Amino acid sequence: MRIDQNFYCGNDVTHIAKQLLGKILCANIDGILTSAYIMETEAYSVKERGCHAYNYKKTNRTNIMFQKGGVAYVYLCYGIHNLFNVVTNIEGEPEAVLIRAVEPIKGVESMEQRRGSKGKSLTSGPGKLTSALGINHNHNGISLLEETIWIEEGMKFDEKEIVSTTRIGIDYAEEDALLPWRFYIRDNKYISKL
DNA sequence: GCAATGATTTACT
DNA sequence: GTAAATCATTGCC
Repeated sequence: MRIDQNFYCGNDVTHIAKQLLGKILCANIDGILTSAYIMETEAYSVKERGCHAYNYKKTNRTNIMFQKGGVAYVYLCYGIHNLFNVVTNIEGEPEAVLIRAVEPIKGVESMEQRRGSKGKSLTSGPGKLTSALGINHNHNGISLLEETIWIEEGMKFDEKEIVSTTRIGIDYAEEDALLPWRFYIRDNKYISKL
């Protein structure tokens, strides 16, 4: 069952980030259908420095996040890695959830082929899972209600199975780097770091 | 037009 | 654990 747009338009990005855990990320790219459970997310808000659109800074890159929730924001980092975000909140309030790790369900062989590796290194990181699912910057700005990339209802997790902690790789954000806005499923093999 | 810069990954000490 | 690689995109000149 696909998630409707109302889900993405909430004004509490951390709540949405937690809700996304256990849901199924599906992609139909290059004629190949792949799907995976979302196991790790991070929240990004306009109010903190970790976000590209911090303080409503509007550029060609962050335009996407100013849209209404329910679109994909794919950002190319370090010139190599595609990072997949889900834009949330209403138009004009840039917030997004970064998908950091997933657990493969369907199309595993295609993922292995795309990644050139297998096992837990397949999707245990934001740059890897996009590669595995076939997501690239061409998908920047597409709607999650279309037939290319979407999210379905998945597993439900108990609150106590969800771990919240500080985010990774944004040390430059100073005190905002301490916000416990990274969420993952306790004891899951596919999270990006221990 | 061009220099600066990472929401990471991978390999190495 | 730490460090270097790496290159498309961004933002400023």
